[in-house]
Amino acid sequence: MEERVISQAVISRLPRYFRYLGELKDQGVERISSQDLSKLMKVTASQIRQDFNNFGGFGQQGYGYNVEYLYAEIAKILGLNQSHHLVLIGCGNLGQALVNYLNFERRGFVFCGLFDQNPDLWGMKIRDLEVKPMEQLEEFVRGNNIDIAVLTIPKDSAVKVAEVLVSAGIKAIWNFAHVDLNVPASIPVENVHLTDSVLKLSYKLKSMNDKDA
Amino acid sequence: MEERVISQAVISRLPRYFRYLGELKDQGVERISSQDLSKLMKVTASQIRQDFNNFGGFGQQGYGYNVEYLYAEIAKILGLNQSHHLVLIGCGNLGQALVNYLNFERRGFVFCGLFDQNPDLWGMKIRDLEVKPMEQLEEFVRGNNIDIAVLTIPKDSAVKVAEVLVSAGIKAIWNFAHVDLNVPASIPVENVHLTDSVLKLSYKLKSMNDKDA
DNA sequence: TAGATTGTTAATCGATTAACAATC
DNA sequence: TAGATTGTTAATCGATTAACAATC
Repeated sequence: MEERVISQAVISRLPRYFRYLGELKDQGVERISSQDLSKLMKVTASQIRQDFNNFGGFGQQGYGYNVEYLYAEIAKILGLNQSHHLVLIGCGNLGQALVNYLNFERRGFVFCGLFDQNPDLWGMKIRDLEVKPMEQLEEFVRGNNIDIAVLTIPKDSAVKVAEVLVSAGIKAIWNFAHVDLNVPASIPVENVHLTDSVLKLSYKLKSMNDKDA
Repeated sequence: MEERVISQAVISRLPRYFRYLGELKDQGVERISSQDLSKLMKVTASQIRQDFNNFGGFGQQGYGYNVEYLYAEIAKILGLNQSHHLVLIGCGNLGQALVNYLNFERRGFVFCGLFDQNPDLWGMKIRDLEVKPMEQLEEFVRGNNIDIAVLTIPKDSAVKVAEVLVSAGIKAIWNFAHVDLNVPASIPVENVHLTDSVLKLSYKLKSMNDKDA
């Protein structure tokens, strides 16, 4: 309904709010003030209130926020009120790890098809799904209402595969390949660049050492 | 030498610069201007020059930047001129994927010890390293000059294990557990929260659909 | 009602972009 | 030298924090 554009910074904080509220809910906490949540999460209460108010007022003056309600609202904001169909492309160690990670399914992210280039893997089963040849990917995406493609293949093939996915009508890409994909702006891409992550850590480690010295 | 504090935003961009410069180097490109690099990377030339100048002047007026030199300088900034010793804690699918990913070793991130709670895995070999019981972790970290601990264990045990690591003198933590660790500010933590990542993607996917509707 | 705490506006802070003098 | 492009200062933009009136 609202056409407001939410900043990237806010979006990045949503999953963390969601996680903390889920934990509070599991602990049976009924309500929480922005101030208490701010202590817990180590961010300012001001930021919390600003963030939530991007999506409308979820709180009540003098009371705070109802944990269960706020949790449910954030779930809706994140699109978790509907399930998503995924395909995995690249069934190596990392790909298998993702398929076997049950928490995704718990949130409604369901793997429907697994694909690999390597004939040795064809027919192999990961959690009841058979690995299929890459040649069948395009048709599968077209025919099975797939939302998200998970790219866990080497960078050399990733760009080409992404193009295939786009032409097959994929709606979003979760990219673990260490390369920037070139897809239309209407198709969101979320990158997980593990190498970048460890390099950042290396930088921080080094600058800590420099301080000490 | 410089005591300047570099902003988080700049640090986050360094690995991406490093990746692009590496590719240019491999392609045999000798020099590049901030403008050409900006087109390639889809950021402003201004930002590129500002970013590099946080660390000193690497370019030359009228010429641009020497690719090989700049690449080497960024490697140094990232701390890649020295190798790092890692331990893996949690030898499930994801942990195995990381150990088997050869590019880390190529950059000097060397796994030296693998640990797991599960007795069934003890003695199992991943790339010539034997999985050891968790009980041996603390002593191993103390005795083997370990820099970075990689946490690929469920969130319930992660906080406690992190405390053990801290008392054993770990220098940095690469955390894949879906929980915020509580360690001293002097020990950098880099989080890879895959669930957060897929939720962000879900949000973007949803807001795309809203736009279309 | 009085106290608490939100929603929201205003102030501050920081990051990005623009502009241009310095200089290769 | 003239042209190109950096390094750096100034201007703009956006995000965070502070403050407080609204209100439960």
